[in-house]
Amino acid sequence: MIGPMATIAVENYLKHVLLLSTREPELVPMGALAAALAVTPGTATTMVKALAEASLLRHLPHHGVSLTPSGRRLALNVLRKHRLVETFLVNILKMDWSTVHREAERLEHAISDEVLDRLDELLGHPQSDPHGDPIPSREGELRIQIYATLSSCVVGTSQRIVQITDQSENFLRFADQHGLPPGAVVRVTKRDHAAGVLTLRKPTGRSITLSLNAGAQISVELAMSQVAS
Amino acid sequence: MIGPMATIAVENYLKHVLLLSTREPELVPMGALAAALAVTPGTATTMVKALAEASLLRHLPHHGVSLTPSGRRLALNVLRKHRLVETFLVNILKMDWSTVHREAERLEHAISDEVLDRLDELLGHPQSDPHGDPIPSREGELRIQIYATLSSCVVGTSQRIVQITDQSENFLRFADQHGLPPGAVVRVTKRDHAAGVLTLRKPTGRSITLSLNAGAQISVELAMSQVAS
DNA sequence: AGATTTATTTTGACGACTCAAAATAAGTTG
DNA sequence: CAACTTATTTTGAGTCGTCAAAATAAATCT
Repeated sequence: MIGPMATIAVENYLKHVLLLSTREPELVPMGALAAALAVTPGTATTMVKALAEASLLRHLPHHGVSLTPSGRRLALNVLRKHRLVETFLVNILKMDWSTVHREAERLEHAISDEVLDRLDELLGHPQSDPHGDPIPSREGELRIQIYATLSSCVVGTSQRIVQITDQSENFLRFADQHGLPPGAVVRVTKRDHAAGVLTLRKPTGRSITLSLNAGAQISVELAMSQVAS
Repeated sequence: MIGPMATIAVENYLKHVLLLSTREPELVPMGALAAALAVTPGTATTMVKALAEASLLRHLPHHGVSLTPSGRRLALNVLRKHRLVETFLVNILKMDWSTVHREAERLEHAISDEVLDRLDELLGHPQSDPHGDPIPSREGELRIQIYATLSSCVVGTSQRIVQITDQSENFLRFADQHGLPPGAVVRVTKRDHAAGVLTLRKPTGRSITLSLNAGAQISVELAMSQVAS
């Protein structure tokens, strides 16, 4: 019931299953998948059954889905396209890193593997995209690291932002406007769990206060050497 | 029956009507359109009626179709995307100019106007694509020139290739392998209408013989100054 | 003009993807 | 554990773009 060549919808289903199963171990619940795809639950069920039929997904009815090896291979290829395209749009076309997601969402289904390779070369085989997300290798390896976040890291130490987890247009614009792209170095100066806020200071001396929830969306690692924002 | 945002199919129909109506004056016949889109005549009729309903096309039943102003605007935008993408693939990604058509066929529907503008800038606002076809301007102007061809130009004079009309994979590869891309300078040394062949000589001294039919697919203009191939 | 060929349109059907709403299973709570 | 809430699956229907084949109009040719 599903042909040999992947349609845009198929690629999107697989990509989102991959995305949702990186953190949560295995079994992506239907609800989460449907929400990620902006589709009603019933639609997701129908589609998932077809994808399971085509051995791209495993479907445990009433419990969730996981990728088969071939599904995973396909999903990683799409994700690689997405992230390399994003990198291209920011690095070469100088587009705003907070707008770029939507563009890549369409382009990831239109570029061939050949173009993908050349793009990768042109960009110098980057390891991560402008949001700090790792780019799957040509061979389908995706190094996932568990990072601390602004809400969980040690107070007082210099931290380098490596990843913005919430990639909604709004949040990315917020991060952009406050000078918090991946690569920026900050220090959490105060964290108040009762009030639910934390304060951080940039090397420039500027202070920013944000909620713990927001802070949890920004991954960091210990900054060994200072790097200008 | 057709929404406000153009689907891939809609864009393709309009683009091909535009392409087919540049040479032939007005009224594109259904058969030609269906063939260009690799679709059965019945399908083309159905789709054309919907596009006429949406005021993107004018449909004179049993006679043919032509673009309305808004249809033309849309078609030109798609064509601009197609040709700028082709230029990008050849000039920046260094892809083979004879392979690039197929890639652009998918990308033209995936890139936004914003990306289009940046691409145009990156490429230095080129006037024509790697095959020599003119790139419509941002404002929707498409300068069409009538060129002589290798089959019709004056024998003995230096001519610069400006355009390959037949863009099938095969013919482009042929042109490529014989060193006949747009820009190359050649001289027709002999033309034999009885035998249906012509002979041309490159500045390097190399001679090539091809059919008059093939020659009619290669547009040329008088070469004022010699340019290395 | 009448008959035949050729181009176009209709008709009925299908595949991929989607929704809304009813049915059902799983999980939770008193 | 029985009642209730929440998540998932079914069912019936719709859209978009397509095809094959029958019906019809236009063009061509004696």
